Amino acid sequence: MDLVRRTIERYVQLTKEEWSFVLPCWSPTEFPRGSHVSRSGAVEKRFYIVEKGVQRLFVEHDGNEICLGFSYDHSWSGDYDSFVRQAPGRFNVQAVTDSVLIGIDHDDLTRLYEQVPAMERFGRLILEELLVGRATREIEQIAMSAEERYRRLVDRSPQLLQLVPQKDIASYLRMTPETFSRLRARVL
Amino acid sequence: MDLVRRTIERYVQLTKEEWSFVLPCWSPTEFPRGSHVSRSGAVEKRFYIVEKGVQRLFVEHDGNEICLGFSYDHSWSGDYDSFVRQAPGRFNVQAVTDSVLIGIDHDDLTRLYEQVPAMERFGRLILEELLVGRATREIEQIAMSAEERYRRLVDRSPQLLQLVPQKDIASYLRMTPETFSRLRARVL
DNA sequence: CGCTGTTCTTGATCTGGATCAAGTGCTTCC
DNA sequence: GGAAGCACTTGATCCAGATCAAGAACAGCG
Repeated sequence: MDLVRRTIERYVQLTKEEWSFVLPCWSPTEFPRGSHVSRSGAVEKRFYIVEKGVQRLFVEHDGNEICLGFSYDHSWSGDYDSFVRQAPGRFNVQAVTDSVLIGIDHDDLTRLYEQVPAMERFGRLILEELLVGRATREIEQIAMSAEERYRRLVDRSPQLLQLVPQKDIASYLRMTPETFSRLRARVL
Repeated sequence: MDLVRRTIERYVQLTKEEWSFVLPCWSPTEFPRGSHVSRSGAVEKRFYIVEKGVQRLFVEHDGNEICLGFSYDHSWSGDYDSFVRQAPGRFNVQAVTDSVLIGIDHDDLTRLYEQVPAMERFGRLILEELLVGRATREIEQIAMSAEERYRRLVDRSPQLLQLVPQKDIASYLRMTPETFSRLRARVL
């Protein structure tokens, strides 16, 4: 619960009474390694803060899985696209390591938006952050070579390379595992 | 001004008094064909609704321009990434045809967020829409072939093909103008 | 008008990364 | 502990799309 409080406080300040509305809406769920947090085709009912573990976001295509990103640390997790639309999702989220996620129900969040004006702002600020993140990723995808993107990943999140299979990293960098393997051999 | 009112009403209802705060913050600007709405490196001060014209969003890379999207009709225009961060932008927005954009200053919008709670919600809802749009584009980029993406573009926005140079469309579809030309000849 | 620069087309090559294939560990779990 | 199944590496081909090149159509403008 402390994590929820600290996370929300990064964006807005709430009164004691407001906290008493907000905090009870959040609760932890365990996702063992390999289990799905969100499955494409299903409507995402909850949205999560990562307490522990790494999750990968991917889409299926021709029987391949293409990885769009990872969640870990105390960042956000879940299929926000489906959560916002409350329509069947197009993404999958899967626990890559044993994970604990602290989630809130869509209905509860909607109610909080009504009850607590500061939460409406919280929602806006998170979305701004998510959007800026996407823009950054889009730029990187275009303006950096595979090798640069690899170096940057090593640089920013070295722990990922230990925790996540190389084929997922390869997919995230938009190349085959073979090409990724050769790149590593070449670059060291 | 009517366009502003109708656009905002798609998201939230305001009282007469609230409108009197909100509407005066918006004002139109003309952008002749070829002029820049936003330039990478500059901080985006305004955000716009398209009253008239088509604009393209692109990044520069190695002297090439890579097109990420178009704004037209009554959609949003401007570099939202820079606008949100109030930091130097990484994108360019340029008028492809003579354009009239109705904009709001960052400072005014921030003030409205304080004064008018419904506007905070408006901000959140727009962001949700933008984020869903990005997710959709990301999926399309991955799961559809160049030809499918072309067909879909023809299908959804045939007018773009008339208004925008083919090299920009090609760039948007992530191919060279030569490849795009051959695709058109083949597909009809 | 006719000149100039740009966009679009078409053809001939080239190449980075994908695909196919085979072999080598590592886990994992009866 | 041994077998099965993954994940990873390394090598040999292959190909979609990029690049290079050159001409045609067209728009803008002095």
